[in-house]
Amino acid sequence: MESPWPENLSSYRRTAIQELAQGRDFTNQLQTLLTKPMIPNDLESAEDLLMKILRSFTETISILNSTDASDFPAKRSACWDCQKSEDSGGESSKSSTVKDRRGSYKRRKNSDSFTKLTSTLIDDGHAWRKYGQKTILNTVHPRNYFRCTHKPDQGCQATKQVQKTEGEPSMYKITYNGHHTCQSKLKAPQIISDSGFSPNDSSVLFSFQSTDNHRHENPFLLSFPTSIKEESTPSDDHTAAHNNQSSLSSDYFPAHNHNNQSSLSSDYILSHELSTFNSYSDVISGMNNYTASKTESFDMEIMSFEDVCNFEF
DNA sequence: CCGATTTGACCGTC
DNA sequence: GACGGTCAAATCGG
Repeated sequence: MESPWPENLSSYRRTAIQELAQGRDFTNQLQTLLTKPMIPNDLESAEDLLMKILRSFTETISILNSTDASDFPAKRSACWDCQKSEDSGGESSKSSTVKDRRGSYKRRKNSDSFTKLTSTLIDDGHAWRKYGQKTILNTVHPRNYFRCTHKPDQGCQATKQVQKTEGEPSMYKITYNGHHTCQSKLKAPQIISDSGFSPNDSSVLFSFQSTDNHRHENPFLLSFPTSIKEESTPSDDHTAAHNNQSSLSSDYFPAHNHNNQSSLSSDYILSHELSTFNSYSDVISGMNNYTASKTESFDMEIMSFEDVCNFEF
């Protein structure tokens, strides 16, 4: 619908702006750090800042994805109990045995999701709880289903699916759905490795997806400087690690109805700015080998932050 | 004892 | 009817 934005939209965007402003500050700090000779402690600080920046991207994009797709929390059932009552209570004709509630769900056709292909399992600080495992047709490894630990107490709707890919044994396809609305205390994102410190191996492939009618993936590659943490490493068929990661946007253009093609919508411009961040992601994450030219690119990234922060929402 | 995981059942979507 | 996402009882484990 072309109806005006809901009343609470502005607060969502305000949150997005705050996230971006925070990311800009972190980037400034990182730039300062990188423009002077580094001491060992600086590397830790830089990695910490990097993770904060990446988290800023992730949260912002998640927020904007959910709003731009005109798929507001109320609609995407921010209230889990509401959804349940809708689903099962709406047509209460069926017998009300406990068993009847099992499996009653709605597929998230309208929720935005993104897929990440990674060789390492990364803990982003969010607490995940496994709620299912399923053998998928024509795949060797089962798919594992996780939801946010805070779903019962805070109604957080974030879920993810983890599936080990065939062929390369160390690649995992992780699909995220929804974004965290919980107030969980975040740990620093950490890469989980079962093979020790190997910065160059930890390549991560992201692709964002709007699951309306268009299904397109826009992958880009980035490699992480790493701080390795050992955590319940998944066995072959049990990718049950609490893993996740801050992520950056690719072109994320919500595939909702674009009726006005004549002028660039604010959403389009904003999306473009966000996609611009992608081109800097490798610069950020490649800071282990940072060079003067790379620190120059930080200026551009900060400019991009400025553009979005000053954007008229 | 309590929270997390496992796993078969259930059911919406294709 | 097959597939895949979710539920929830049973089980595990700290």
